[in-house]
Amino acid sequence: MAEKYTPQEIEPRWQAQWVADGLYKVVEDPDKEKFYFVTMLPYPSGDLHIGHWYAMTPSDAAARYRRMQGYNVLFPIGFDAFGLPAENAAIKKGAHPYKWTLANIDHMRGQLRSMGAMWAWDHETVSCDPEYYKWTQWFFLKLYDMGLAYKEFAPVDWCPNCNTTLAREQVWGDDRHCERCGTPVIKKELNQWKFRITRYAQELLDGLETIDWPERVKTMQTNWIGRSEGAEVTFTVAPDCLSDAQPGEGDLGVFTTRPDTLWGATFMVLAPEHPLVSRITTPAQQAAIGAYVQQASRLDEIARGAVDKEKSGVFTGAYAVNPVNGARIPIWIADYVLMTYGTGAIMAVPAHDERDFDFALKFGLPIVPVIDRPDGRAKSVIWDGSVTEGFEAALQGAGIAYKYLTIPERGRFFGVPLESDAEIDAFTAILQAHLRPGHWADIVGRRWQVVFDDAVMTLDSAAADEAIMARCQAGYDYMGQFRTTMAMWSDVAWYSDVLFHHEYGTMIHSGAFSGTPGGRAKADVTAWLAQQGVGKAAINYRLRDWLISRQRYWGAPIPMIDCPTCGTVSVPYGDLPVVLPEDAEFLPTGESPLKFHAGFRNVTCPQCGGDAERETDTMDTFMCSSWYHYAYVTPYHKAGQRLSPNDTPWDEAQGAYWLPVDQYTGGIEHATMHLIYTRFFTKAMRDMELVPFDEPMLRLFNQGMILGEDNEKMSKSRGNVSAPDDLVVRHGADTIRAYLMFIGPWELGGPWNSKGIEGVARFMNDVWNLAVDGEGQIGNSSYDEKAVRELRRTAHQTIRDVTSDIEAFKFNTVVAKLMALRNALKAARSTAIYGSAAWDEALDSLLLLVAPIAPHISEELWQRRHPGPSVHVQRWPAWDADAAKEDVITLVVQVNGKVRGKIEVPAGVDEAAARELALADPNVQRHIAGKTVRKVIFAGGSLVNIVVA
RNA sequence: GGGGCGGUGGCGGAAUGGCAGACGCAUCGGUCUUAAAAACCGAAGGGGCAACCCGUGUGGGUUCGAAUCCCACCCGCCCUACCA
Repeated sequence: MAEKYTPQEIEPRWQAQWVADGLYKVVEDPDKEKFYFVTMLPYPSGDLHIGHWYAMTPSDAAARYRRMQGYNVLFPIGFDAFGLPAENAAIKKGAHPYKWTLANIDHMRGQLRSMGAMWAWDHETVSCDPEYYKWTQWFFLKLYDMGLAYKEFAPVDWCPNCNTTLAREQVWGDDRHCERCGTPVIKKELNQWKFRITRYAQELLDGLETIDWPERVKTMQTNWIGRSEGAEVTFTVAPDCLSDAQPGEGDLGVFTTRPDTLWGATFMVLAPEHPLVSRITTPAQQAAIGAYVQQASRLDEIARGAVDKEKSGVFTGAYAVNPVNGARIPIWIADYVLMTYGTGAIMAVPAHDERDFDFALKFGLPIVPVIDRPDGRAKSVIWDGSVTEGFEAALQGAGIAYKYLTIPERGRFFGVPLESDAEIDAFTAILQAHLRPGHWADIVGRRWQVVFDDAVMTLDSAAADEAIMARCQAGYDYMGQFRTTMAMWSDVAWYSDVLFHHEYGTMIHSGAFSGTPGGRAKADVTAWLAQQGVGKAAINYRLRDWLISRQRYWGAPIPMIDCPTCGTVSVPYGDLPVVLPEDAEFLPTGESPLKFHAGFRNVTCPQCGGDAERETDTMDTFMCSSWYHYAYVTPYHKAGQRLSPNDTPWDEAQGAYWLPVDQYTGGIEHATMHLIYTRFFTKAMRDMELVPFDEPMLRLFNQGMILGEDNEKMSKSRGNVSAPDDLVVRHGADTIRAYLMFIGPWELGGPWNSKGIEGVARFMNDVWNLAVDGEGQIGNSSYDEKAVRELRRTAHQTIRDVTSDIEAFKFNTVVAKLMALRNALKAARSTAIYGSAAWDEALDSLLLLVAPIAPHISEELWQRRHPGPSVHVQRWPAWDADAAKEDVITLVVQVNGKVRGKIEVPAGVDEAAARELALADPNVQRHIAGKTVRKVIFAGGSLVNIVVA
């Protein structure tokens, strides 16, 4: 009986041996091409999850493959060790965050080692080590010196459970809850440190084109940065509404993406927090405005998320002047205008902006269309009592289609859809000829006219709106309920699809610009605004500055000091790190212990020597992870030494060799957080002249998520968690690794299946038995050239296919193809090929190709066959194109696209021969009998399609 | 509302213009066994004795040929959301 495969024995033995041999020691070697491979570092929660295996072991396989290809590979690991869970554990269990974290890291190191990954442990970094966060603080000072860090008193999102502020991207969902604990956030006004990431908005956008990242991430970042092009236009508060104004004080700048709609701006809306609100509100509106502003701020505190919320707002009593036509327009406040975007004020163009349209209808504000409908559609509704006999016949005579509409209690109407200018002209003429005195009908969608028996009025201004309504209300009491012409029209359900649009189109009702085609309108108006000195082209970004202050203990202290004499003063570089005091008290009040720690808080001002106070906020942990892939290069560089602004956080020779990251892998959930911050960091580092490149990671791959057997996210509460430690005991790390890679495309993730892993376990057993079992074989078949060639072909095709698949991170098909090679070897084992040169070649190839996937079994078997250097330093096998080539192929014969025959032919058969063979096939003959062959297609060297009719 | 990804046997999935279902799981039959498990060998998309027919969410289109390309729709998941 042959020796059994026992991963439980083999795996720890090799893991220890590799450490002893220094197999994964990394040394810079200028003669070798480097490959810097990083997988996102774990948070030391205390227990390794199968998700970590899913993220890390395929990365390890890819890194090992690079190494076997001859690259000098750096594949480091570290811990993102600051963060709330440690502090919460401290409050709950009394364990100090530092001890708690280090104990977790210690446990996790062991778990990580059980993966058998080729981590460069010499390069490990732990972000909560003072020698690490010394540099995190150094970066803060550098950013501060560059004017990229600033302190601002502003409303921020606050998690009442975690007792800290959150960055915008850490607030999730419709109910705006905390990313970490799920508690809905509230608004708080606090003095906070921020980084000017917005200064790099355009570069962050442009840089995306230079990196090989998934389109999905690029799209998410593009949307998050949210560039929009338009113009800044200066409206002014009407002089009588801001009596004591200094010059320029009444200027009310707005950002708009649609300067071509300026003539349709019939009112303005300010954010409730806008500084001008209190200045311009008239005494009569004071009470209402005050109440609304207060309600708006409270609403922020409770829940801002109300989707599809009814529009609300209050008139300030003040007016502004529209710079393009001098129109006097009312200024309102409303919470749909955000203080944090653009200028906190908008010009409202209700005819072409849906939010403004809703608002105007609700509050009776005039709506004036200023962009023609590109589709040319218009509609008219005429009460049959408004027109004289013969109207209907005239419509028919002119070939104008119409239908009858019945409006309850108002009788019968003609509904006339109008599709062209000519039709509208003809229709207007007929209408005018048939309208009874005192009656009217309207044309909406285009033209925007009300045709009276004696006049035509056009809705081309707020004044016209008033005039039209005056006349309609005078003519018909029913219209008294409507405040604007558009409100009157919107009462007619049949009009609903032509009243509003936001397309670009020919400008109308816009003074001298009327008639400007949509393609030019925006540019033309912008140029004119600049020339008039009332506006200019402008670009706005949705991206906000990065809020990094956290009101918690367990983070890197912000190295700043507040001095009553000198103001905000930075800690001198040479004094870093600002160390977290170990004797802090963790109380369940939620307040940061640093706030109450006198020894930490009270300092001497480095500038004047007087008493001063230390900043007690710590930094967002994304700050630590923004530069950890630089820290790996030389862990804890200059440990124990004083720093200066001219330092480099890593050994410069090492940095020059390894940087930047060639391949990065990790989850998609960081698309608009870590992955944007670290790009910002690198661009700032380039401006500090620390690095000569613009992007931190050249290639990125996002793996999917491993789910529970029930296809749901794994969670303890669902009880669907697969614990990796148990799995290692049962199956061994190699089997888990291979199974996780086999389960499906890496980027998609998928459900764990405890049955499915059996197939991979059998594979490992088979590989083992193929190499170890001395019994199979021989039989009495004679040595067969053809069978040898076939085994070699399979082996070389496998090398070829596995190489291209591993290159593309298609691990699932890599494993499938290795299984197929296993099948071929199993079949060959009971033939005379067993033990031949071809057999040895195929088996060695299998072991080499398996090595990145299953490092232990491949090493054990390789050493048994070839005692000496590790399988992991062997050269990745090359395929022989000749050996891989098929010599017989199946010629598929189709008749009219359906398969009617398959013929074995020599590979490389020419068209004439293929055609002849195909047509001679008896079944094919049967299908073309009695029909005319129209065409014969020969494709791909292996398919003939005979087209008959 | 906007954007993205996806829909293929009982299941995970392969095939990105040329034999649909590679590889594996589960299933069924067989060998071994007192028996079962394991292991090994074999079968297998559905229908039909067969020739064949039908099959990649639905409907159309392009093509000699479509899971694959185009159009419309349905369903699922993810991201985003009053961004002017």
